[in-house]
Formats: sequence, C-alpha cells, structure tokens
Amino acid sequence: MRERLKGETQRAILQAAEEAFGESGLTGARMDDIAARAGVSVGTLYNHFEDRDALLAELVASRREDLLTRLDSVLTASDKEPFGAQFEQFVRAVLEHFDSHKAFLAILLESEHAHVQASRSQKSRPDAALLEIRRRVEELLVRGRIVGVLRPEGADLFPSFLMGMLKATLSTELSAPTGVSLASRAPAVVLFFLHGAGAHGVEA
Amino acid sequence: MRERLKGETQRAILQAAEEAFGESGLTGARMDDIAARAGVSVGTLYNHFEDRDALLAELVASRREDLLTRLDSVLTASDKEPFGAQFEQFVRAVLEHFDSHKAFLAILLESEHAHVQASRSQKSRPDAALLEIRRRVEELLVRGRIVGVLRPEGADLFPSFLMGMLKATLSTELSAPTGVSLASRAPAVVLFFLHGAGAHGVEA
Amino acid sequence: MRERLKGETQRAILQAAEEAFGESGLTGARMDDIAARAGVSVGTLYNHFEDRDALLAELVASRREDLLTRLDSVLTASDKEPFGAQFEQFVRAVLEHFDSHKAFLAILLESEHAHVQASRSQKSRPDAALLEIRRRVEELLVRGRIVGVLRPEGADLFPSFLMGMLKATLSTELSAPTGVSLASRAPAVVLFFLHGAGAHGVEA
Amino acid sequence: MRERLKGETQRAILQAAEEAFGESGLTGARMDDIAARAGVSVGTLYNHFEDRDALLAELVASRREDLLTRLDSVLTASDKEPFGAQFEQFVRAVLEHFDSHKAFLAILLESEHAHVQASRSQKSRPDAALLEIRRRVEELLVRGRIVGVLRPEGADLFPSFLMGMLKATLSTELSAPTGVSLASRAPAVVLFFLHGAGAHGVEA
DNA sequence: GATGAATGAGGCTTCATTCAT
DNA sequence: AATGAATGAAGCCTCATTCAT
Repeated sequence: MRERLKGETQRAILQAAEEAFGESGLTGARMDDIAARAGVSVGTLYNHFEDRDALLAELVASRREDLLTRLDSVLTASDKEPFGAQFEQFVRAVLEHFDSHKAFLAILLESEHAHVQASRSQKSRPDAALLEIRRRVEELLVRGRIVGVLRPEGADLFPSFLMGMLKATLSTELSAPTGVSLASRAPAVVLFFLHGAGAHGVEA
Repeated sequence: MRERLKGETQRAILQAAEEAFGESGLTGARMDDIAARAGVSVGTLYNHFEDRDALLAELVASRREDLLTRLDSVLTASDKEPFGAQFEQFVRAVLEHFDSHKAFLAILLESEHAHVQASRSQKSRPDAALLEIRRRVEELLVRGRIVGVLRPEGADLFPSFLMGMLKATLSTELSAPTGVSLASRAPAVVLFFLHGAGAHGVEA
Repeated sequence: MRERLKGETQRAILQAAEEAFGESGLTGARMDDIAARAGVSVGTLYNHFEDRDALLAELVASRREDLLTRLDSVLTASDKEPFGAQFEQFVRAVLEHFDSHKAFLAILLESEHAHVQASRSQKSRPDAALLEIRRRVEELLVRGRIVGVLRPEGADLFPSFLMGMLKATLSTELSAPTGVSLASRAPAVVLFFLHGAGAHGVEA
Repeated sequence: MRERLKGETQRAILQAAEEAFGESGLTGARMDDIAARAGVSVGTLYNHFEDRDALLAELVASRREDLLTRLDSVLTASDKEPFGAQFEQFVRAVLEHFDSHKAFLAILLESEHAHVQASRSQKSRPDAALLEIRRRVEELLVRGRIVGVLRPEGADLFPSFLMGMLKATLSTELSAPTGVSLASRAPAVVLFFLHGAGAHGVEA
C-alpha cells in the first residue's frame, strides 16, 4: 500500500508539472512551484525524478504515451473504413487530445525548435511527441495516396501542411479562446485538407 | 526609436541579439553573449536599451518593420493583378523573409504563446510580428472571398490554416534542413491552399 | 553501548560505516550509502544510533577499543623484556592495526584537526583514537628514558616524532600502495627512531 | 587602474578563502562565508573563479608557489654549504612557512588522502603542495647520502619519515598551541633526523 | 559614451532526519 | 524493530542590472 501512495505522489507531481510547465513555459517553470502545486516538498520531487530535466522528460513521455495509444487504436479500429472516415477520426483524436492538454501542448509547440537552443540540458527532447504524431500522419497520408484519395503531386509537403493546420487550430484557440472544442473543428480541417479554400465545386 | 537605429553600434547590437536569440532562444540568450557578439561591453547594451526586454522588443520591432514594409509594398504593387497572382506573391514574400531570418523566426514561433507564460517580463510582445502578418493574411483572404476565388464556408478558419502552413514550411526546414529556399515552395503552398490535397481534378 | 555491539545488525552497520567513511571521507559518507552497504534501510540506522555523529563516534570507539586492547596487552606482555624489544613489539602492533584498517585510518588522519573545523557537529572526536595511541607512546618513551635507552635532551618532541613516523608509514602506503605489510617495516621504524638517518656507526 | 583593483579583489578573495578553508575545512567552507570575509558578494567570487573547486585549486597553487620559491632559493643559496647546514636551513624554511600558514596547512594535511574520497570534484588536488615538498626532500636526502652524511640502509623510508616529522611538528602545535615558533624547532628536528632518540653519543 | 567588475535575488539540488505504516 | 517516502534547511551557481572610472 506504500506502493500505491508512491504511485499517487508520482502522478500528482506529473500533474503539477504539466500545469506549471504549461503556465510558465519550458524554462520558466520552477521546481518550487511544481512541488507546491503537487502538495509536496521540493525534496520529494527529487525522490521521484533525477532532476528537472528527467521530470520534464518523464512528463512528456507519459503524455505522449497517452496520445499515441489513442491514435494507434483509432488507426487500427478504422483500418477497414474508407480513407475519408479514418482520416477524420484521426484528426478528431488529435484535436481531442489537444482539448485535454492545451496548456501543456502550448509548451510543446514552444519547444519544437528547442534543439536550436542551448537550454538547460540535452536530456529531454519534448518535441519527440510531435515527431511521433507526424510519423502517424505520414503513414496515414501514404494510405490516402495509395487508395487514390490524395494526389501524388506535392505529396511530400502534405504531412507538414497537415501538422501545421493542426497546430494552427490549437494555436488559434490558445491566442483567442472561444470555448468551442477543437474536436468540433475536425470536419473543417478535413474538408480544407482535401479540397483547399478554393470556390470550385466543393459540394461536388 | 527610429533615429536611434541610425547608430552603427545600435545596428551591431541588434544584429548580435538576433543571432544570440536565434541560437539560444528567448530565455536562453544572455546579455553577456550579445555584448560579446556585438563587440561591445554589457554596459554599452544598457546605454542603448533600457533593459533586456527593451532590447528584444526593439529587435522584434525592427525586423517586423522590414517584413511589413515588404509585405505592404507587395500587396500594393499587385493590387490590380488577379487574386491568384497577388496571393502567390504575398506567400513568396513571406517565405523569402523566412529565408533570410530563419534562426530569429524560430524564436518568434517559440514565443508565440509567450503570453501564456509568466516569462521574464510582460513588456515585450515578440509575437506581434506574427499578428501583423496574420492581419495582412486576413485582409488578403477577404479580398479572395469577395472576388469569388475563395469559398465563404469555413472561411473564418482559413487565415489560421494559411498561417499554420507558412509556419510549417519554416518549421520543417528548421528541423530537417534541405538547403532549398523556402520561397521556391510558394507555388506548392498556393496550390494546396486553393485546392487541398485531394485527387479531384486540380487542373480542372 | 557495550551490549549494543552484540547485535548482528549493529555490527553490520558499523562495518558498513567503516567502509563508507573510509571511501568517502568524514564529511562525504552518506547515511543512504551506509544503509545500503549494511543491507538495511536508513530508518534502521536511526533505530540503532542517535544520529550520524553518534554512529561515527560509536564506530571510532569500537575500533579504538580493538587497538587499545591490543596495545595494552602487548605492553603488559612485554613489560619484563628489554626496552628495545618492547618498543619494537609496540610499533609492530600499531602497524598491524594500520594494516587491517587502512581506509578507516585514512579518515582518522583526515580528521585529526577536525576541532579546527566547524564541521557538522562537535559531538564526535574521532581523533581520540590517535590521542590514546599517543598516550601509550608517551608512557613507553618515558620508560625508555628511565632505562637509559633514550636520551633526555629534546625528549618532549619524541612522542610527536614517533607518531609522525607511524602516520607517515601509513600515509606513504595509502598514496603509493606497495602491497608490503606495514608491520614488516617495524624494524626500520625502530632503527630510525633510535639512531636516525646519520651514517655514524649505527651498528656500533 | 581597474586592473589594480581587480588584482586587489582577487587577492582579498584568496586571503578570505585561506581563512575560511583553514577554519571550516575543505568541505566545510562556504562560498557565502568566503565572500563575506573578502568583503564582496558571492557573484564576485564567480567573476574571478570558475567555481568552488577552481578557487580552492588557485588558492593552493598560489600558496604552494610561495613555499616552493622559498624552498628552492634556500636550496640554491646553500648549495655550497655542508649538508648539515643546508639541511637545517631547508627544515627551517619549511617550518617558517608552516608558521605563517598554519590554518591553511591544517586543511592540506586533512586533504592529503582526498583521492580516497569521492569529494565534490576531482579538479583540485590540494595535496600536490605536499608532493612538491616531498620531491625537494627526496633530492636533498639523496645529496646527503652521496656526501656520506646519511646512511644508505633503509634510505628509501627517510623522506617519508622526515615528512612525517615535519607534519607532526605542525600537528602538535595545532593540537596544543604553545606559541613557540615552529621554526625554532628546526635544530631539534635535524638532530633527531640525523641521530634519532637513542642515548648513544649524540654529542660525539 | 564606453567599460566591466560588483551585485544579489533567485533557481536547482543534496542529504540528514522524521514518522506513519 | 524495520521500512523508505517525505521533509526542508542549506549550499552552489547564474545572470540581468548598476555605477564608478
């Protein structure tokens, strides 16, 4: 039962860290603050994690795990469906995850080019989560091309564009919160991705 | 603020700051480092700028100025051209600016959600540059809708999507440099924006 | 304090502490490390000893006990022998003890001037062991003077010199281990102590 | 003249460090304390020295320099004198240095086996000073053997014994201060080293 | 103006000790 | 009596900012 307590503490710390990093940024979050939010003392943080970087790395890994598990199950479950349906479900799954982890994802976006920085350490690669999403996006789009729903010309840029659109969806909400769930925008994202913004027979 | 920029030292400091912020990030760049790069002492930095934030703000303002001047002249010059041509020139202008200021723009992207953070100060709003781009994007897209090239349904999301695509274009290059100029991707961006990735008679 | 040592756990802890203090130094040894070496938890350390200092004090007391018992029995047993023989046996006994407890004695030497420091506490006086040795040395040398083997001039410095030579013997071995037992150097120490390094008819 | 000030500060810091390390020991001395004694702030310590270890290393190097310069000039100056005279002057020079740097030397002795510890770092080897003294001792004693003043039997242990005696002289004074200068004990050290404690015609 | 040494608040981390299980 | 997670005071180090020269 001490085990359970330990697990609880660890979870509380990760939760607190998610809030703190989300609010204060990758470099701005302070260990003291995380400890206070988790209702423990600083020392306890270090009983569970090697150092600040290890804590951040673990946090990112844990949240990434959640998302990837989700995405993979969506991809698997909809594997027999037509591409359009699978695609929309995938987009929706990503946006739903964004809905639940807005603040934290903001810092992931912030850190996307962290390798450019000589930040506090090299250990953590928070942007790995985005890379994993991108990998799924690439696989999915390959399938779309194979089944003939996506055109082959310029297809190498499609993953980036879709990632950009997804990030922009989150980004816009973060800058100007509307309260509307991001997931509800999935159809609009899909529609735009497939047909663009041109006024040429979308309805066809 | 305008005439100050006349000074050679000023310019050198801003140039040094652009490099330092680009390499070390918004919170990582150090005044010592900037001074060293500019070939002056720290004290001199403070003779020219109130504090770190003012220096950053001035830097952003200066670079933004360049971009906006450029964008506005493109928009004005192509005002009589068909929407498609004007749109492509606009996109190209943005990407060309990205080409010349990659490192610095990386930190702009990084800071896009800085207001979420309780960063070192509130004074500087580095993301204002992106907001200004976005404003032009919005105006441009309104024109596209008016002339009937863009569809009205879902049009409120188009500016975000375009911004996302532009950022993704930069972002991809930063993560995996190809050496190809971003500007050369302008047509692909335009094509995707207008028609999407779908295989439904783009040429039609 | 005496019967406590009966406990197996006690003994294990003291043994672990001897290793830890020997390896990491008086201030460097950590309670966690001692516990781990002893195969118990930190809590257990505190069930057996008031605090870190008490543990160290007990350790030193225990080891000192061993040495002094040995020295006293040597002194008693050789009380009827000529001074030279007794002296050599004494020196040999000290060096044999050094042989079995090198690492720990290194930290005793380290701590010899601990009273100069405002170290972690005042409670423990680890150097008391050395003081006890010195007391025996003094007694022994007084006898040597009485029986006429040692000269009276400058005799007040002899105890220090002998202590210094004994420590130097250990010290040299610690810095540059030869594998030769310290005890085997006893005759050389005695010879030097009695006759010095001069080339003036030692054998005479 | 700013140069001069900088030099002054550095000297003041080293002086303060000597006191602090002398009083509180190698691991006990605190950067705050050193700063306070030097009349500067912590930050200033770090403007002059990389970190705590570098400060300590510099301190030791500086003091070692003083001593070695002294010893070498004594050795050179007395090179033509008979061995006995040169030897006594050497011993006196060492003891005089001990007189002026008691507290600091105490910590050097303390640290002599620091390599046994996994102390705060590996950078500083404070005991190098003692090694340098020992090297001079060895050279000097070789000369003594060559000129026939020292016997060859057991000569390999003589340097250690002499070092031990010198340290013991300091050590005794530290434990039980008499106020008498260590240098005044030089003749007694020399006499003992050459003739030992035996009552066999020292006067011869 | 330029200089750069000094400042000191603020952040990270360690580790002896406690105490509920 | 043993356990080991939690505690938090204390120490090291960083870096934006100041100011005497």
